[in-house]
Amino acid sequence: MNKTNVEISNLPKYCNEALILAVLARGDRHGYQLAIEIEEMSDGLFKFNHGTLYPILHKLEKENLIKGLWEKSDTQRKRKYYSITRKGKNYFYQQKAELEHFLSTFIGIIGEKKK
Amino acid sequence: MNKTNVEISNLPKYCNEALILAVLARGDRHGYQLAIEIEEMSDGLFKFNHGTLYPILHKLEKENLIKGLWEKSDTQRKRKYYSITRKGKNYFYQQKAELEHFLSTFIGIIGEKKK
DNA sequence: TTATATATATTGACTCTCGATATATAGAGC
DNA sequence: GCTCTATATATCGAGAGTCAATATATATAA
Repeated sequence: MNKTNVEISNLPKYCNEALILAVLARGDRHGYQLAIEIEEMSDGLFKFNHGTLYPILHKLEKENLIKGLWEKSDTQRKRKYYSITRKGKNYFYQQKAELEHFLSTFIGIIGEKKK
Repeated sequence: MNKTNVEISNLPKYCNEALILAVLARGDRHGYQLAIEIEEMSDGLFKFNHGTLYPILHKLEKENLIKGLWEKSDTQRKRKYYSITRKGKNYFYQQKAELEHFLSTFIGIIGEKKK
């Protein structure tokens, strides 16, 4: 296991990636669906702008962490369904562990009572 | 209590501010000391660059969340000691609550098992 | 006297999010 | 058949903030 590479400046980036990968780990989704689902799961707390979402999906796909497949059934508009790859799962589990360690350390410091 | 304003892009900013204010809530510190202390408390996880730390201190001071006082004893080099203000404490407690809600929601989503 | 640790500060490069904008189609209502 | 809205993907420029490098200065140790 690598050493942590979660730096505070990368926090939003890793959080966004983790949210996307976590949902894709549960099953295939297309972009728009991901955004809606994450917003619902978080009670409106995490809203993805399109200008944030799609670049991340393209980047993750370029790195082979997810794989996109255009689906064009006769009745529906074409959508690009993403599925998480084996590499993506490994990446996600590692990032998740690092983020949890990072965030619990953070909460520990700001939550600490005066001595 | 205001509605949350913690957006994912502001996460590092609010985390950095919260770390600084949390330590100052325990007692006065000067900048360099803050950086060292936070690094030690986090086991080396949170390292403040000077180019990050000082602009934040100046901003917090300008907003009257902290107050800086130059100290120049005869034997020591001059240091600027910061103390948290009443306004700063209120700000910190609110940010802390928002961050904890934000992060626990996040951990909840990425940690959720498949149904 | 030199080197190192302490201490504050600024600058430019870089990255990423955000909001705006663009394009296109399915379905609903008239 | 037409218009409007929701769905769906995509890109661009502005803005904010971190990071690494650099600058300055002094106390202390070798």
